[in-house]
Amino acid sequence: MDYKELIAKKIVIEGVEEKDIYENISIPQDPKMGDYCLPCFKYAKALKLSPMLIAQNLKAAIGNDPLFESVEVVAGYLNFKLSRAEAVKNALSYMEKKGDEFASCPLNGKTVCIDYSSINIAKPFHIGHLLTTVIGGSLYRIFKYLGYNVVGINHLGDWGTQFGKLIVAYKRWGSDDDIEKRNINALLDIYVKFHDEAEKDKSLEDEARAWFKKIEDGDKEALSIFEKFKTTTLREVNKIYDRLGVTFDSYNGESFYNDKLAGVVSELEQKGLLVDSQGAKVVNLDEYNMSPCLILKSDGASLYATRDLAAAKFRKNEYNFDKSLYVVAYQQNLHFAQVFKVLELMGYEWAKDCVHVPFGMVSLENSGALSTRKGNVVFLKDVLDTAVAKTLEVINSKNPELENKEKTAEQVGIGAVIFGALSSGRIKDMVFSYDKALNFDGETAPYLQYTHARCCSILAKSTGSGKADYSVLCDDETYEVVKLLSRYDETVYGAAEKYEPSIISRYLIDLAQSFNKFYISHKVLGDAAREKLTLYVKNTLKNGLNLILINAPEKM
RNA sequence: GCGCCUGUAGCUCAGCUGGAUAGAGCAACGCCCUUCUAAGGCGUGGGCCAGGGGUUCGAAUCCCUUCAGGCGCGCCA
Repeated sequence: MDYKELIAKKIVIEGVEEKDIYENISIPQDPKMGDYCLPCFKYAKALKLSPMLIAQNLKAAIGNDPLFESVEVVAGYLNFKLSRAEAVKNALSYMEKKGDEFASCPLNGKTVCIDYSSINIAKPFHIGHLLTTVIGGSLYRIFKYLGYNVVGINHLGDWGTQFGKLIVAYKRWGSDDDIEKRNINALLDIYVKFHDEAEKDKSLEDEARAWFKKIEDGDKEALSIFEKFKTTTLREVNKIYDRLGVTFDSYNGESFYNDKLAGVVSELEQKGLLVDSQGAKVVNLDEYNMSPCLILKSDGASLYATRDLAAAKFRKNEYNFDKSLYVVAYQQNLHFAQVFKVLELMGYEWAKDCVHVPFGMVSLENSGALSTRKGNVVFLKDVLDTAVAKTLEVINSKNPELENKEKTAEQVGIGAVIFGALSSGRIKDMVFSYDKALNFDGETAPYLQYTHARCCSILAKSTGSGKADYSVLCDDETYEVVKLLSRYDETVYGAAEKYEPSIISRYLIDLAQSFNKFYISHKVLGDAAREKLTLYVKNTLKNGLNLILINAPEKM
C-alpha cells in the first residue's frame, strides 16, 4: 500500500505533474506532525501565492476524505494524518499476506554475482577480512530475498611466487602431521622460517622461483603440494565461514584464470587498445583522467588487472549476470575504475553492470594498520571465541536456567561481532577494539536478539484465543511499530540499491526500540491484536537479522 | 603535485536525490522490576553539523574554496 501515491492522486496543482507531487510528499521527522506531509514552498513562485495559502487551498479541495483522520496546514506544510484504524488494518493484513517473502517481485530471475571475502591461501583469517566477508555475505542474502539468483564468488588469492617459497619451506621443514594438527598456523610458521633462512641463504629464493615455475608449468608434484595448501586453508577457513553463516558458489580464484589471460591480452591487442610504455604493455586511460592500466609487465608476466579482466569476462559468459559486484576495500578504487573502463573500451556494454562496492579500512586501536608479516593482527577466531565466552558469562549471570547455553552464546556472541561490522556505513574506517566488539548494550545485536526473544517469550504464553480488535493499536507508541513494520520491504530494497547492509541494521534498531517502548507501556498477553503485532515484529526481526547474517534465538 | 573518500555531542554513528525546534547509542548522573525476559524503559546534562563564501523562500544536505585526516597515483595483489 503506497499512501504517497494515494495522496498524490488527491492533490491537484495547476502546472505540476502528479509524479512531482508524489516525490515531494515526505514523512515528517516528528510523527506528531502527521504521517505524511507536503511542503508547499516550491509552488509559491509559479502560483504567485504564499505557501500557506496554497496549503489552505489544497486542504479545502481535499475536503472530508475518509482516508484521512485530519489534514492540517502548518506554516506552509500540508500535514496528513491517516485514519489510523484503517491504516493499521491495512498494514497488518499486508504483513499477514507477505509472510517471509519480499512482497513485490519485479526482480525475479535476475542474476547478480558477488565477489567477496577473497582470502589468500596459507594466510589465517583475521579481522581485516571481516568486512568484505560479512558485507558480501549480507548482500548475498539481501539479493536472494529480493528474488535474485545470486552467485557468491570467493576469488581466492592462490597465485604468486609466495607459493614457490612455501613449497621450498614445506619440502625442507614441513610436516604433514603438524599441518594436519595446526592447519594454517603450521604453514605460516614454515613460511616465516623461509624468510629467516633466505636472509642467510640467497639460493632459497632461486629455488622458490623454480618451484613456482613448476606450478605454472603444471608439474605434478608441485601442483599436488599446492593443492594441499589450498585444502588445508579452506578446511580451516570454512569453519569461520560456517560460524558466520557465509557461503560461496564458486572458489575460482587467481589460479583459475591462468589459461584465460593470453586470450585477454590478444583481444586487447586486436582491438588496438594495448600500447607499449616503458617496456610494459598498458591500456592508456589519459582521456579518462586515470593512470594507464598495466596489462603486462616488461618481462611479459601478467598483472592484477589482466586477471580481473579475464574474471569479469568469464563471469559474464558463465553466469550472464545482470550485475557483478566486487566487495573490495576502497584502496582499490582506482584499480576497479580502470578495469571497468577497459571493459567498456573493449566494447562490452555490460561493463556498466560491474560495480565496485568499497568499504573502509580496519585498524587496531593502539597499533594501527594490520600486518600479518609484522604480527600486528587479531585473528577472527580469537575474536569470535572471546565474544562467545563473554556471552556465556552474561547468560550465566542473567539467565542461568537457560537450556542450550552454548548454542545461544555462539549465536549472540558472534552476532555482536557481525553487527559491529554491519551497523555503520561501509565506507567508514573501523578501529577494532575488544571493548566495542564485546559491548552488548544499546544499539547492538544482542539488543535486537533480546527483543526478538522477548517477543518469542510472550507468544509462547499466548493462548491464541480472542478476536483481534485492531483499534487498540491506534495509540502513538503502537502506531509507530505498525508504520515501521510496513516499511520493511522498501528498506531492504533500499539497502540492495545502495549495497548497504547497515540500512537494515539501522531499521532493525528502530523497530526494536519502537517495540520496546510499546512493550513497556502495553500489556500484550491476552490481547489478540497486540499478540498479532508482536508476532509480526518477531518475524520481521528474525527475517531482518537473517539478512545481516545474525541468528535470532528464541530464548536468551 | 593530482585524484577519490571522510569530517555532525567527550566517544561510535544516523540524517546527505534541500524542508518544520539536528537524532540515536556508549560513557556520566538520577529514576523504574508484587504485571508478558531490566541484555530493557524513562529522565538530565552535552552541538558555531571542521572553517569561509555562494545558490535558494529554506542548507548538516547542493556548488566553490580553505583546513584536518585516510587512501590511491606502472611493472604487488
